[in-house]
Amino acid sequence: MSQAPDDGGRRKPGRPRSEEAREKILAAAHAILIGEGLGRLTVEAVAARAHVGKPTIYRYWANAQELALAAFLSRPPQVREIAPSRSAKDDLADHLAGVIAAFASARGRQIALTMASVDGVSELSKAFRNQVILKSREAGRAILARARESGEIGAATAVETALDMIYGPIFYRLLAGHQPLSAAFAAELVETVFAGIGRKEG
Amino acid sequence: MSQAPDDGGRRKPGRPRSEEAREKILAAAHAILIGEGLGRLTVEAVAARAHVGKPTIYRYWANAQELALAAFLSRPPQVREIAPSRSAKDDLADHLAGVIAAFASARGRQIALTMASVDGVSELSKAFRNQVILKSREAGRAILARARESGEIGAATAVETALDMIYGPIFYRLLAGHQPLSAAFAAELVETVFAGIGRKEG
Amino acid sequence: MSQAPDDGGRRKPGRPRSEEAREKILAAAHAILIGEGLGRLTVEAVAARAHVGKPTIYRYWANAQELALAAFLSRPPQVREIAPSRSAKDDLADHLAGVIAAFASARGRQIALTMASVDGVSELSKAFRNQVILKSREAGRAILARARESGEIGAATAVETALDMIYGPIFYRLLAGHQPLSAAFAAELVETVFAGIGRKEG
Amino acid sequence: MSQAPDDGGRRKPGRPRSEEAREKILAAAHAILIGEGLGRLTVEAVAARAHVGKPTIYRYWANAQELALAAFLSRPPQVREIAPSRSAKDDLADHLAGVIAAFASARGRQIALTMASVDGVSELSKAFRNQVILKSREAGRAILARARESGEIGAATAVETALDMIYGPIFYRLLAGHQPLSAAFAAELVETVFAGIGRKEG
DNA sequence: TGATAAACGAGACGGTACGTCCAGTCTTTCC
DNA sequence: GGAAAGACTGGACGTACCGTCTCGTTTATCA
Repeated sequence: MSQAPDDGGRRKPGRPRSEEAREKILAAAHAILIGEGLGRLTVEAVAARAHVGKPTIYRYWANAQELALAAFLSRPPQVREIAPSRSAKDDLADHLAGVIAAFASARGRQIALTMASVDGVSELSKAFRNQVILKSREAGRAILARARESGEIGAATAVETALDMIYGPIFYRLLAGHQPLSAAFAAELVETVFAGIGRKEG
Repeated sequence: MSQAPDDGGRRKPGRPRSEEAREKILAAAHAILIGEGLGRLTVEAVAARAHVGKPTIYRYWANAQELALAAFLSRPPQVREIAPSRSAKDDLADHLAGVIAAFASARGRQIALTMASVDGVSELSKAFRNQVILKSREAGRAILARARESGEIGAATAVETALDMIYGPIFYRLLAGHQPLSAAFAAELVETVFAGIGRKEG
Repeated sequence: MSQAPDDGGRRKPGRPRSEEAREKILAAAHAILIGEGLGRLTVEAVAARAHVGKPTIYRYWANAQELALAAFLSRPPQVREIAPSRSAKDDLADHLAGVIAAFASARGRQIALTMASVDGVSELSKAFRNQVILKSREAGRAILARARESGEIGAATAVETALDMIYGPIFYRLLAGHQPLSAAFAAELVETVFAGIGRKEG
Repeated sequence: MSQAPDDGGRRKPGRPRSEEAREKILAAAHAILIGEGLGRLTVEAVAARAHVGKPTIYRYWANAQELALAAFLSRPPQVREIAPSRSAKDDLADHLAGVIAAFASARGRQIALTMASVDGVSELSKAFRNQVILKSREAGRAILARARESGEIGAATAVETALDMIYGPIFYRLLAGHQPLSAAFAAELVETVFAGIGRKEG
């Protein structure tokens, strides 16, 4: 963190923490999360896999839960960028297809499970939420903002609610599993969100 | 279960299972789930709290996970009934306010967490999903069906997607916690779902 | 202990403790004590060697120290019996040669070390002292008693002090190591104890 | 050690070792030994208490065991000097009372325990034995030598065995704890050692 | 008077063992 | 003869120290 002694900054005494060890730990934790799931992410297993002592792990994180957050945080899901083009509706559909591709996987389920089991008060859990869960939501917000400027969506639209209507269903399907989470769902969702379900008066 | 051997059926030999023990176990499990969370629901703790041996628990459920499902299943969240009246939009808003009231609590978070951590293949997990998670979704489906009949919503509406747009945001907010899950959200959500966010052409 | 339900005694419910496990643990502990020493007697190592869970060990003994006591207690050093004959002096010399043979070994040193590190207040440590360390002292006391009856030693002799003068030097040499602890020492010691070092008048 | 480079000897370059640090370490180690016992003498604890880095300790001693030896060696038990007078028997009794006073304490027990746990091959452990354990033995040897000259003890007396008979019982009682280690024991012991226990022929 | 070299404090490192909690299984007695 | 109770093996927990290492700092000498 404060590794750079920028000028007047006083370095702490003692041997500095090994960035290499930290990275090995996160890599091992991530590999276990993907390969075996959150339930198998034990500090012991990570220590063995990373060739690191257990106290080194506890020096950074208080328990396996925090380590999971940090592991996902260090390797956030990569939602592919979209080229802003044509209409906001198309852009949003493209974007959501990317989100679904990123989350509809073993890793996605583990992330969702981790999200659910987090209490949400610590700094780390807030960072996890903002960087891992809600990152794409901000991308969606940008698209909506552009759409409002171009007049594609109504000026009075409740943006927060709209965003929940867009991203909520994806996690809902991911977790409840009552319906498949396919790429086609992205287009269908965007369509319905834009059109609404109420009868239009002519 | 097969406790009543009325119809000429031969009673099984040996000591019959104690229904009282089963109920004590579920009560203890539920109390722990509400009071301490899914993470603290250990078979050991339940056995101690219910004054029951561990094997008695394992006789009914294979692990703590299943026990959690059963505990919630035995005490499903009570979403208050609504009196069908006025418009489908109002009915839906009323209903969603009830759903939010039922889930926006420690118990609701535990249920959501349980949902996330369930794999979804066993009978019990399916029952949990259908009875605990998706029960209210069916109520919503009924309201939408009535609305379609009355012409309140378009005939071409994709109902499944619409339902996801209605219930998804609730769980999304519950788990991600980026926005409060208040009663007001119910009305706002219904409004936006019905209206859509796209600009209406005059 | 109260394993035998002698008639009206009510046995405790549940699975009784396994005497086999207890014996395996003691055997493993003893083997480690002899082979590697008190310092290597870790609960972990014993559990692994005995194919027993750590909690099973802790159910019987509070720590490795107690386990060491119990291990030695279960296999007390075998001082060879002597055939009471000829004179008390010869009997005592024979007996001491046996004591030296039993203690002048890796095992003897471990016992002495264990004796030193014991605090001496617990029941177990008292039993260890009485059964392992002071057992042979009682044999010596019997020999002296016979000698007094036969008139071989003075009636006014302070027996406790005499016993300390007989056994003390053995442990002294064993621990301090300033002089070898050979069989010859037994005879020499007895001789000097009987004769005393003061100039005889008359 | 080789701090004084008088005779043309070339001083080593670099910062010389701090005698103050060495002393702080020994003081801290000794305090822990007396206050908490050998088992709590960890390098970590000593470093913390002495406000010294762990490597500074390891620069002088290889492990906590050696440090314990050095700590006792630097503060050897003070057996009070006796004024040679009257008879050797009285002198010896006086001397032994001093030995008992010095060893019958928490510190004495820790020294005895340390003696027992030492293997006895290293230079340091030999020094410990000679300076801490056997120092008083030499005082006893001097008294016996004087007694032999004055004719107070027999010329044929086996001095080594006699010394073991004198000091052995003290450590024996200290470690085994079967009898109190009081000042009175000194006189009784000397009396019996001189007189012997065998019946004197008239 | 600097440069150089070793010892200093601090503390992180890879490890081992601790003593505890809990998972599931097994073995006994009770109903 | 199955239910109930509790001991069983085993694995992970989070902590205390081990003995080693790498820092930045201090203190001496040698050039």
